[in-house]
Amino acid sequence: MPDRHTLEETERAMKDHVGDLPLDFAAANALSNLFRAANAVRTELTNRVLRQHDMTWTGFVVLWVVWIWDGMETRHVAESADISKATLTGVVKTLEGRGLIVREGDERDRRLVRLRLTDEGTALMEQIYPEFNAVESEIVSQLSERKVSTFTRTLRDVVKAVELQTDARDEARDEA
Amino acid sequence: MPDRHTLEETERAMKDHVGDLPLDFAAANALSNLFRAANAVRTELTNRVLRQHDMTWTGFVVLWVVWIWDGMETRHVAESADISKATLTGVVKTLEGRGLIVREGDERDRRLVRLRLTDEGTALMEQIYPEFNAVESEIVSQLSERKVSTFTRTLRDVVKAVELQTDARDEARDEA
DNA sequence: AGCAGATCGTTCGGTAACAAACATTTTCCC
DNA sequence: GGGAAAATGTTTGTTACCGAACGATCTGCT
Repeated sequence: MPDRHTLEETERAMKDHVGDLPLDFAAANALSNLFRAANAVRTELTNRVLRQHDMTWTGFVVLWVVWIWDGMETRHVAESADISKATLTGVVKTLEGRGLIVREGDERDRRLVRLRLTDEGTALMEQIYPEFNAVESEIVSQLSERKVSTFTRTLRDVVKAVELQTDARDEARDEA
Repeated sequence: MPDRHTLEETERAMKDHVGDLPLDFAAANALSNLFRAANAVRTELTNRVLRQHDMTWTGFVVLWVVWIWDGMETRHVAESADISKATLTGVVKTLEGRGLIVREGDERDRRLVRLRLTDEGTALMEQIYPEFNAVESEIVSQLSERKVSTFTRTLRDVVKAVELQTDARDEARDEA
């Protein structure tokens, strides 16, 4: 077992293990690269930008969402940040402890909690986000403009493809 | 602040917050879709395949790597699974507790720890992986074959773009 | 031979992540 | 108007996740 493995070696090794079953290597390869790319970008942005401000990835994303949409309700923030509401509760607690965000009850519907940035939180985002976007830009600049738009469109197609499956499953469940 | 926001609304809201600074919206949009897609796929595979076997995403990935490359050293497993070695230690502990994997010292170099699947672990992978790959295949099948290969190539380009930055940074550090 | 430096996996401390169960509040429907 | 059902955010319990510091081991150099 060598240190690094080529795609071909991996495919052969896989075939040895699954036997005769037909596998979709192209799909496996595409999605494994999807995760690899997402991880690489996330790590790079964390190390290069967020770390200096002692900020985690999720903390930053939540802060960003609330920065853009001031006073947003928590369930929408969770959805926008692509995390569960349970996770959001914890993250907000951390950010609140650092004086970057505040929770605010809604008068009309007392189940709701709205989030706002403090002045400190706003100042932080005004400083961090341009840095963050500059690194995003640097990374993407390695691709041609044309490739970027195709890439973005395909990524959206992937999200849609998953939603299609999820919806079909939900409907099937509702039958029962 | 409406419930859902179009891309245009978000861009306008961002401009209101960053003022005159020039932002790279295309880059921000591409990368935000990258994370969205990765999350969606990961959640779908977890819910549809792994959950039934009481298996976490990372646990599965580690198991998969060790299944394919039997006896691999932990640092290489961590690298292949795209997690830190500290995380791997914890995950292996969990998998070991469930009797799916074993740790094995290396005779020659006693710092090393090699990982192997138990019979139970192997049996589990032989069952899960085909299911896993079938769902991967379903998701990707929404895209044309041509799109998939372009997509895969671009994802690799993104990984390379990040590595380029990382390497440049490392070299700059070595100067000092 | 012997010791400075590198390498390897683990531990530690702190944060993130989610499902499920929960209390509170609102809505729906008769 | 009143009770069932739905919606909202929090708590609980478990696992994942990483950087930094650590002890053990190996390598290279002289």
